[in-house]
Amino acid sequence: MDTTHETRPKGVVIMKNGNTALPLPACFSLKSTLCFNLSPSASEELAQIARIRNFRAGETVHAEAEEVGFIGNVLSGVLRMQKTLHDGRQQIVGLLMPGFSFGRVFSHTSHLDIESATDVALCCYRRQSFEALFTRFPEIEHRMLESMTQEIDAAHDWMLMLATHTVTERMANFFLDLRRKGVGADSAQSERSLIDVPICRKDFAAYLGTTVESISRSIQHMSRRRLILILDSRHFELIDIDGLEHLSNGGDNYLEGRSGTGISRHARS
Amino acid sequence: MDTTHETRPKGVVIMKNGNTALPLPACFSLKSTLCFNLSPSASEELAQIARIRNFRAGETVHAEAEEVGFIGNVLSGVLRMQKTLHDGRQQIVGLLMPGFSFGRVFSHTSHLDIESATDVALCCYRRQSFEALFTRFPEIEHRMLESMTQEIDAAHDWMLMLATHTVTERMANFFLDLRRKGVGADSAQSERSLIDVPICRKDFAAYLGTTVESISRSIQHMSRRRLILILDSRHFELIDIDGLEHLSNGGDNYLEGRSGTGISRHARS
DNA sequence: CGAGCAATTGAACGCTGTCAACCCGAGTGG
DNA sequence: CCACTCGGGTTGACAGCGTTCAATTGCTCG
Repeated sequence: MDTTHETRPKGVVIMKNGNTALPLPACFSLKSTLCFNLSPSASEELAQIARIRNFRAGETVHAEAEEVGFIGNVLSGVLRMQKTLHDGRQQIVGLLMPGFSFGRVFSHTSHLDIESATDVALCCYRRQSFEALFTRFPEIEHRMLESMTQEIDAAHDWMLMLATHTVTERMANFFLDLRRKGVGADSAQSERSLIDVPICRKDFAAYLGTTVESISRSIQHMSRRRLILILDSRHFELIDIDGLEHLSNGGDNYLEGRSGTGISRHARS
Repeated sequence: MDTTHETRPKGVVIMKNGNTALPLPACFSLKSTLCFNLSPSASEELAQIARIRNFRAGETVHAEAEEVGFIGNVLSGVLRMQKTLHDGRQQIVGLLMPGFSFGRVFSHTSHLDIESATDVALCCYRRQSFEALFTRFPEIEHRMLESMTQEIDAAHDWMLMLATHTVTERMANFFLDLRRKGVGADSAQSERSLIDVPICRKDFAAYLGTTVESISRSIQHMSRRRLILILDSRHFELIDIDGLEHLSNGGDNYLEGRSGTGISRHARS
């Protein structure tokens, strides 16, 4: 595990605990599931063991089958969780946006790679130190449970997309996801529905479970249908949110109305 | 929530706690992640709040978007976790075999249906009672974390299969899974690799993310290739485990050796 | 015996994976 | 400044897996 720039977090948020002010790392102000809005005492203890770690794009944050050494929160940038097949193919099983956390507790070796898709800043806790807080601060363990619950739900949702939707439909869903929780979603971008795909075409394809060629074609298709506007290869404007929503939900065939000619995969009355 | 046959569990396993013998429900003897091999005191408390519930095939154990009321362990039979689309299509995101548990803690409403695929016996704990034990018995909450970790890993694994493998490959993987942890896997069946698909073709298709027609064709295909023997529509004998293993791992094209002509989806050197 | 459901089989079409060529910008070096 | 290379991305042609539609079989049940 490479230690690229491990630093004590500089206090960003000042929180009143009785009459003492204690500095908290920036992740405590994100609506992260792990450390947002914990009790003052728990926040303080967590801040004690927090370390900021920076990675450049393309680095390995955690290798497959390696013992998980720490819990991490994404402060900025995007991580990709991926699995690699014997023949070298890679599948991305999840993207970690700012505010999301990763890592396993109780010495479980995870079977997935975590790599930085962009330059990334993380707020990390060593696993043992983190677990040690569970007994005194059950709320932290509860947060962990909630975080994992979210991860399970997200996995199930994406599983559904992979199994029942076409590439274009999955892409529509992904774009809408990016609009909601993507990098810079809380900036002025979201007003005009400008999205910034934080990954290259290869990763894009690995996430959607398809190929770069199909990605290209789907983008062109959505552009021709006036659903999106192509700014450049990584930036788009969503100009028909309803249409995209509709597309991501079930394709072209509604339950009632708008007799589309498109087909959705293995529909059966 | 229908209360079909809720009973106090009859003691099956007798455990020595000091000099008192306490009866535990049967699930405590399964290698379940939740209640197997807990400390005697924790086991005793858990047994206090355990209730056995029985469902017939096809009943709804937990409806989508409904507040989760209890934690459950599968004692016998099979549950299917499924999600339903607007147009009525269903996707099975997981099968719960004996020894596996389900349910959410901390008042999280799960977005999936849980229905019994066969007649089922469950060992259930009311959510509030279960959570109340966390403070006094952290080991129970830890088990919960481990169980959820397993669920996440399983979801990621299946996601990988859906995204990168053909229907036949997914089926090979599913058959091997059934051999390992399927119903009756610890009986004499496993010696001869007889497997018992506990779900109908429709569910089979919904699990593999395909159609009943493709299921049929894939089964016939595997039979012609001498990988399996068709006993009847739900019972098969795996006669070439290595071949199935190979098929489920990456399809017909190895990295080296055995120059197969088959193609696997979006392989790229 | 007919209705109804589960499952299989056949045929045709289409989404998409594969292969190949091309475009383009960045970096490099003469 | 230009030629070259290289990687990322796009476009086109083609084939194949798998969905869809349709027909058939076998079985259960009333």
